[in-house]
Amino acid sequence: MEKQVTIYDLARALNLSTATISRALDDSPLVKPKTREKIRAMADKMGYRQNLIASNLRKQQSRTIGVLLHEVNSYFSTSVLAGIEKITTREKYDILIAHSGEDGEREIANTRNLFNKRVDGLIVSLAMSTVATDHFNPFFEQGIPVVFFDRVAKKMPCNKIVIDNFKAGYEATTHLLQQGYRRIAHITASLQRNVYEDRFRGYKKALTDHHIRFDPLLVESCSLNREDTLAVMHQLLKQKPDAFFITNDFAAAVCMDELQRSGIRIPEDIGMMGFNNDILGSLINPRLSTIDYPGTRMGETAAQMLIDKIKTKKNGKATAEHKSVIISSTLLIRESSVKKARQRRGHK
Amino acid sequence: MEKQVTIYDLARALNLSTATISRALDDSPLVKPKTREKIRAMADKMGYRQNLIASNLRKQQSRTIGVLLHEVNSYFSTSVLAGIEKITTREKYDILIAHSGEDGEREIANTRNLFNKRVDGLIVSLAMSTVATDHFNPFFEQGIPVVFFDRVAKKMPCNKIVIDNFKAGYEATTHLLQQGYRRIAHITASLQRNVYEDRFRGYKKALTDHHIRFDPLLVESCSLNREDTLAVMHQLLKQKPDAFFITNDFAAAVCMDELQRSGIRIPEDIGMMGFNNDILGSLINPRLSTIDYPGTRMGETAAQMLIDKIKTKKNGKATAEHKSVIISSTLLIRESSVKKARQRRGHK
DNA sequence: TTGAAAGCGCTAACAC
DNA sequence: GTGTTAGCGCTTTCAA
Repeated sequence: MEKQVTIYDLARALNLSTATISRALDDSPLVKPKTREKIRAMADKMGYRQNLIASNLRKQQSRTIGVLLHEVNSYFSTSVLAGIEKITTREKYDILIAHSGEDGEREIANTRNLFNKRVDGLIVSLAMSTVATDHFNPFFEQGIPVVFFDRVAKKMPCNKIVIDNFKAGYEATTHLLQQGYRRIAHITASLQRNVYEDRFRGYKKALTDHHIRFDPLLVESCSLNREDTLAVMHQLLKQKPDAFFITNDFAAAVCMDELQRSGIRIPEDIGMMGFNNDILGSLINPRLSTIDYPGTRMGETAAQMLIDKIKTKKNGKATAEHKSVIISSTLLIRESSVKKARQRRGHK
Repeated sequence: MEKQVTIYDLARALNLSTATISRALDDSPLVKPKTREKIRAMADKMGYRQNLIASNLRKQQSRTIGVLLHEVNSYFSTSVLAGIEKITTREKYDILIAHSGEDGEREIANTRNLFNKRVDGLIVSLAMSTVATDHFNPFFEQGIPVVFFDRVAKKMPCNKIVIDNFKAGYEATTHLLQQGYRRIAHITASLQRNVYEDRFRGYKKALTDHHIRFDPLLVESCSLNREDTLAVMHQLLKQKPDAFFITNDFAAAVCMDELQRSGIRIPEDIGMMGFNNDILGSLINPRLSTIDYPGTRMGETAAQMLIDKIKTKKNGKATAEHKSVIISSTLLIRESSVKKARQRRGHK
């Protein structure tokens, strides 16, 4: 391992001070253009690379943002990441991604770790099994900006980016009702999480608004993985539902597949409605109706909001305000929920 | 923003030296258990958190591994990441993920950035459009370990983790031939990349081994996104193929959907074979035959190999050896390529 | 078993 | 425009 070239080496080689070198490499207007050129040239020649660790120590910053996700293996998660990355790249921040695998304990460990890493800010979507939120206190106490997105803690006073899950759940259910479905089963996940609870409330409200009695037997909650989803689906089938509103496209696709393989026609016998607009839904037959969930925009908004907070904090202005941004989602009606005549593939 | 508690604060509070504090917090056997306890207690009480930036500067390491991916939005990528993460978490390394969006230019920029961040090692899968590989030279010159996986640079002398793409391509094609398909079209991507080239060679070899003349008109290469894939599929259709071997499951699903919607039956009229074993393939009808690609194991192996190299390097032993590991992949025969009687869903 | 002190590479306040 | 210098918070050698 060769020795790294430092600004001291450059200073010595050029008979200048490290201060000038540092300024030049930072494009400071304080240094004469000619000097700067000389320094740049020498830096190139000697193979100099800035040591960001030293720089960060000195500047008391990491120029790194922590991203705490519940999972990374969904289309939604990667969309959000893409959005975050777009902004952070532009603003020259790095991101440290930690995911909890839906486990509250791991979320706590990850939070601690990111804190120790001195991230300049944190973007979070809560794990399924998270209960308390004390593990974020160190951030609040140190005034390190935190932005929650999607799965947020309801009563926590801080910045949030969400969609209107209540409205989306309401619209999805209403659409199914308008298509003539009457016994709409709902597969959801932990009602501790705002997203699922709000959608569930939307579902109930839509039912009552259409004078349909809410039947608790038509609702099951599970982890949303393949196995669990199929188990609760079979459970719900005993209640003879004529439609499913499933809070996640992957789970909906799993159900559709299973139902179709047992001879049930979709949407004729059973209507199907997902949530999230995973690409998956556009590749199955019939195409899955869903709620379009703007992951990339959420990520962009969260990152921009966080970086703005970091910047204003640097300027000494403590911003105690806690903005909540609601990103608009839209009902995407495709084939799985529309009863009227439709061209089935393979039967031209 | 409150002031951070440092080891100086602890030293003052306990009338000890910073050296002792540092040792105690590092669980050094040099410090008396009693002293250690006292220090731990005080650290907790005062809310001390280690400043890893300072620690890293001093230790001349970052305890961070850079991961350079071509894309993150596939099941394969997230599997690899999961594998890498499993190992790095255990070994207490952080990972900095950068992706190039298949763009060679961005790959170069990301490589530079990770180098400046002083990552202790690098795990790489090349972008589609990468040509030269000079941008990795700084790592080689500094003796910073680099491990390539999946999309590797053939002639580059360094550690690699791959599957036997030639064999997989051969087996996939042979299977289609055994099912009676004769005009097998192949949709591939940049043949600059070993993975696609090797699969293509396997495809050709299988054909000639079965006394079928290789027809260049049956092969098209594209970016594998939806649009491009459909375009080349329609192009190939003019050659009246009776099967498709497509180098990626997503692209295969897109084609299947399009073909089926135009009334073509799969596998009866056209057989279909993908590559990668994306979950997607198990949720479409018919289920997609494919090559099972062990992403998680690849990630684990790459991470472990890299960390081993980092460790041996620390011990001063420069390891010039360049291991190549081949992870085994398996042919996964499902419905899309099997002509014999099969229960179509919806027709019990 | 503990302490003193040097220094990792950089930045920025202050001086010239 | 440029230089001097004092740290950022930690680890580690050497001495006690």
